[in-house]
Amino acid sequence: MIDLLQHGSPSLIDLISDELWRQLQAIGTVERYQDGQMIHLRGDEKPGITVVLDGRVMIGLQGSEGTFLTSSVMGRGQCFGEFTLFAGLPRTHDISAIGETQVLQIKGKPFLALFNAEPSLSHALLTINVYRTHGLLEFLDDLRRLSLPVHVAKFLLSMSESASNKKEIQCNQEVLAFNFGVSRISIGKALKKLEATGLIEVGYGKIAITDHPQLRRWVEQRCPVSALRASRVNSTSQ
Amino acid sequence: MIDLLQHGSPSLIDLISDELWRQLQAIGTVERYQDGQMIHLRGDEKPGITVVLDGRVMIGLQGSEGTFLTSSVMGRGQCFGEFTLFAGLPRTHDISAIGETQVLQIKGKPFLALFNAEPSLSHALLTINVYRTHGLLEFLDDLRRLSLPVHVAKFLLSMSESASNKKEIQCNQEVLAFNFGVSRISIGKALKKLEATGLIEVGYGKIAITDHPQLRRWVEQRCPVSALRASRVNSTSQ
DNA sequence: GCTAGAATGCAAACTTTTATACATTTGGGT
DNA sequence: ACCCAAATGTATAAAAGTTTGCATTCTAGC
Repeated sequence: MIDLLQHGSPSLIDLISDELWRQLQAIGTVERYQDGQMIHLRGDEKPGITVVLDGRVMIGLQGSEGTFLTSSVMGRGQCFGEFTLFAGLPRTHDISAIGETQVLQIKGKPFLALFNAEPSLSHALLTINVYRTHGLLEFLDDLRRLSLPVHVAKFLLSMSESASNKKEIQCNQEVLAFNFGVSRISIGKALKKLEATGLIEVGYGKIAITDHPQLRRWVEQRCPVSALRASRVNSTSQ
Repeated sequence: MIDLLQHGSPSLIDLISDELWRQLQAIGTVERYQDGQMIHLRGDEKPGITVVLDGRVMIGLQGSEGTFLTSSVMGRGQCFGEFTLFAGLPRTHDISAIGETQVLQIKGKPFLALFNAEPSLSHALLTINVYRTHGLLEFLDDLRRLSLPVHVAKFLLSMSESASNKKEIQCNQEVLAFNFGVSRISIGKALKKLEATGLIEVGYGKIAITDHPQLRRWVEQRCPVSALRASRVNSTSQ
């Protein structure tokens, strides 16, 4: 799934110990949602952290014309809501369930209590957020520096790393287009250009990377910055 | 000063107690740099946090053609380097001094020790980083949704809030252009358009907002999302 | 296997943005 | 007060991206 916030950033569950994860579950409540049901609305005042247990959630904004515009889709282990706790502001996005979804809802006060007592929790949260900041900054940089085909290629590489199937990325061109802020036609043209190099194959609702290392080299040659940045590594090192 | 990372996000010194700030100073070392001197190089392995004490630092990337492209400029109280600590990766940016500059350099190990002992420090760091993530996400959203004049107007409003002089923003069109990823000519046109409404005045290396509330209303009318998001508030609430 | 709906491909007219080049204006420094 | 480098304004051709409309292809579900 195409994503600006999630891609490259590790999941909360992966970052914390089993014991700490049990403690989090103890202070939270499990909630179930049906496909399309709203979990939070932009403007909600109640602070709290939410962790996706099962299914997926869509994070986005309701445009005034009635169209919903997605910013991110999160799956198991991903968390959100830090902004309500640490900035003390209402929800900035609408959040709804995709398919049958279960989330762990943790209220602000108990979460902060655990946060204050457990440095490993704050360490994990910080890790997630520096990855997000960094990923966004890099995307924005690329947006300014790279031509659309190169930027798309780089994004596909990065997506494929966090995908379940490294060879194939599940996404349609419409979604890709929105993420890059261009029209579907422009994305289509960029993909055609990439396909012409033989390094990817454009399918129906999916894109296959036929030659991963070669595509990486192709992108590196066209990046004004010296090299592609390292991808995620174990982040518990100090 | 135009900025994607800093604008809207609070400073570390403001977020922590005087006592904690003294402790940080105790475990760090003060370093002095002359104008243009490099503080960190992309690729540096040593993890650590840096806090600007005096002067300003420029965060950016050396393009392969020899041009330096700025991502952010930070002043007193701002900190950076979290990525080296919490992602365990080398520096992703080059950092150099603007004018005579003093920074507090804190090595990874002692910083993490204090981080683990002082929840208020992790709270502050998290606050800074959720603001950064949020600011970037919003900027990216606007990039996709708003026309250039509207986006520029919104950015100017947001800049003016964190500026010393609320009426006047010090920045030339070249820098603005790079931040938006467009040419200087496009920014010039967008500014002309805004000037034609009478809400701003374009000067030499500066832009004045003549009617703040009116400009805010003008932007709100052109935002597809219901309203401008709230600006920074005291972030120590839970 | 059919079929409907979703996704993609494509073409032409149009708008926007860019690059380039040059004129003009500004304001700090001497 | 003058000078000059920096910043801004403008014009034009070329490139890139958008819109619209429709044809084509794919695939899940019956």
